[in-house]
Amino acid sequence: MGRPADPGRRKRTLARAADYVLANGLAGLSLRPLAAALGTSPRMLLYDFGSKQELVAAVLAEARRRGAARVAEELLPGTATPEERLRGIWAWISAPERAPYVRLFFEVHADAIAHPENYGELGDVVAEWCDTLGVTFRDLADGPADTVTPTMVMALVRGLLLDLAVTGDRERADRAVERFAALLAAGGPLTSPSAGSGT
Amino acid sequence: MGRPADPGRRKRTLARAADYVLANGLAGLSLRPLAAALGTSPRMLLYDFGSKQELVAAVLAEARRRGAARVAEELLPGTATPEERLRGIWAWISAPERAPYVRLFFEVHADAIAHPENYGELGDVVAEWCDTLGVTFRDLADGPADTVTPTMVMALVRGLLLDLAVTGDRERADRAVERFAALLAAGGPLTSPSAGSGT
DNA sequence: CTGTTGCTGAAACAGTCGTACCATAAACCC
DNA sequence: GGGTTTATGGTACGACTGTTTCAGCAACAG
Repeated sequence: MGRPADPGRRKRTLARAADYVLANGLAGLSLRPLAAALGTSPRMLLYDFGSKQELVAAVLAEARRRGAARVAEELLPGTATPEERLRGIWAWISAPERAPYVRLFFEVHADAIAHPENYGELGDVVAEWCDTLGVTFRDLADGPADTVTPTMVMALVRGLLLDLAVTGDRERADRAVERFAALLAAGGPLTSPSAGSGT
Repeated sequence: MGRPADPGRRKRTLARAADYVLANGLAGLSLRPLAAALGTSPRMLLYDFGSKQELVAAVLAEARRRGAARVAEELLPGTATPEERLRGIWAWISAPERAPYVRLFFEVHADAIAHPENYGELGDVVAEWCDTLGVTFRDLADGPADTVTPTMVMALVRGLLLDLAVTGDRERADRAVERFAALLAAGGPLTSPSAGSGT
């Protein structure tokens, strides 16, 4: 046997690469500037990750891992009213600390729309979020298998996140959440929701 | 005087370039493939547009022009109920023919979030849409200067468009619109909306 | 010491990018 | 014909891309 391997190096590089991508975006990502910022070389990046594509995949997985960890903790307790939970979700996801993740989220999804062939998994990710929010908003839903309510809530949150990210107008966004919460409170017990192709 | 100028050429090229970008996306846009697809040369593209950046700006302006024209016609008549108008907007914007514009919309906004320095105007665009929808949903709004209601409606629509574009699950998206319309109908006359720092 | 394995820097490869330069053809006026 | 302006084509430049190749150093075992 020769020199012992160092599996921690790849993990350390991945963490710093994720930081770099979260800060600088995915669009113009290039190996040489990335390596320079990380204090390593393109040679080592390919040595550790095989190719740029695999590196990007690893970075995205890492970013999702970081985000998902907190999501599970912070918004699972479902004791308050739905409006309170909505406010909690919004306050958490719209906080400035989350902005890099939000930016990356939109960047990835926009690219996935333009080139779906490279992203086989993203549809499943949406489904997962539906499940998570479905549990969170169970008392607003039609039943345990209702995906429409979480879809609507998630759509409003994501649409507002896009608005906030583009315009930076936090007050208007906050007030829109507040108005939506008021709507939820008013129409909460679901006054005959199915008006079209029912079920 | 020499040979007469042909101002139509630039316009023709621009129209076809917009088609190309709407079909192929902005991300990997490159002069040589674009010129080849248009039956011209990179030389002429720079001759007509000065630089790639100006070409892209012209293409985006053209795409926005095309979209805005129809928007003004189709959803201005505001005689029906707010829910009917919402359904009309959704049916129009989520139609498959609009998909290329929606894709481009998200691509541009994602890039604008990552590199705001190149897009000084996008915030204004959002403001314009707020005005347009503000008129459309006047009877839902607090007053003529209310931007919160259009912000909320637009956020839901855009969030659902993103969901639809990524997952392709039209039925779930349609039903989410329907549920939101039901919420609007139930809480329509604005039952004391301002619960926080309301004005 | 040699041997073996893991790591890493330097350089080069083939390719694409936006763009600039140079020449020339095309269409007009005189 | 020349003079002048517009419209092209061809080509090359410098910079960048992801990746590969070659070499050599580092750390261990025997």
